[in-house]
Amino acid sequence: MTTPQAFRIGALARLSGVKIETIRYYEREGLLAKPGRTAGGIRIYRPSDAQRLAFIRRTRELGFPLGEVRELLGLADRRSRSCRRVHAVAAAHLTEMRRKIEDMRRMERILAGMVADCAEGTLPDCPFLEALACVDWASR
Amino acid sequence: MTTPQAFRIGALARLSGVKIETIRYYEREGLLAKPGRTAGGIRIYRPSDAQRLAFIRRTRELGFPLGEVRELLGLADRRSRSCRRVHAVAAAHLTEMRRKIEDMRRMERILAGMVADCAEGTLPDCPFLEALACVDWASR
DNA sequence: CTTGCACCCTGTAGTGACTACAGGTGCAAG
DNA sequence: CTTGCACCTGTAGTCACTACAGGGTGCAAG
Repeated sequence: MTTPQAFRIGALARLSGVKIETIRYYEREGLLAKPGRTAGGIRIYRPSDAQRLAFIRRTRELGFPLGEVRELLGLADRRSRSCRRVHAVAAAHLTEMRRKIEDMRRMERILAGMVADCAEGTLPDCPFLEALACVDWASR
Repeated sequence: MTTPQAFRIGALARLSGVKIETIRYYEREGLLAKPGRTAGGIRIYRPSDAQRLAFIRRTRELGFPLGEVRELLGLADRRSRSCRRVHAVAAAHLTEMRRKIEDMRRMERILAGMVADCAEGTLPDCPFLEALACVDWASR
């Protein structure tokens, strides 16, 4: 099974796992070059477009916002000799991601405790609602 | 220092740690009752509004979307005898949150490895960009 | 009384990253 | 030649705010 040399947006979507609407959105946003068109106006993509889209998808999956995806694409295009800038962007994102994970884990611990207190049932004053109404949030 | 019996939106914002615009947004969305007004149209809040807003804030901080905040507020208002529904909503949210944490931790591990490979510097082909272009993502 | 200032009002638009139509056209198979 | 899927553009909706613009209110000092 080989990839054809030219294909339409539906095939690109299947190939890349990115939805058609999202591909068109990336084009509007300038992340993907405007592809060629048939006489009738249908977009025609080449393997290089699929590669670029895969890069975008993987970068997004790592949680980079589109602005940073754009920057990383630019750095990749420019084949800049060093990866100093790439490293900086990635390291900052990693730090940010770790911060978010810690935030979520903190929330998760609090929530888990509250769910455990709320014994699935017929208690007269739901401890979960009580906690939301009264918890001492200074001691997070 | 006691809380006054009536105060304006700025004081409520300071008291609750919720921004003025957000308070007005919650009112538009029906999470907060429409407060009384002065002759000139200025919103006047009472301590019970501050309590309700604190409930909303804490519920939001636990990551519940506004729709679920609305539902929990309703359950708290109705003082429904059992907390079965509360437990169901909260447990579902906890499961969802744990899923998100796992997703983020997976991303974080991959990203950390890539950042480590990209040795801060002057490598000719940045391994980070290479990974984005080529990584075998089946083996996530 | 007037001025000044902080505070408040409404309404609208922008954010990020899509997603979901509505209403139309292209193209290939039978 | 018709059927029917794939594709097109453009707009609006999502979530939970946030940021104005362009005014009005209320209170104290001068």
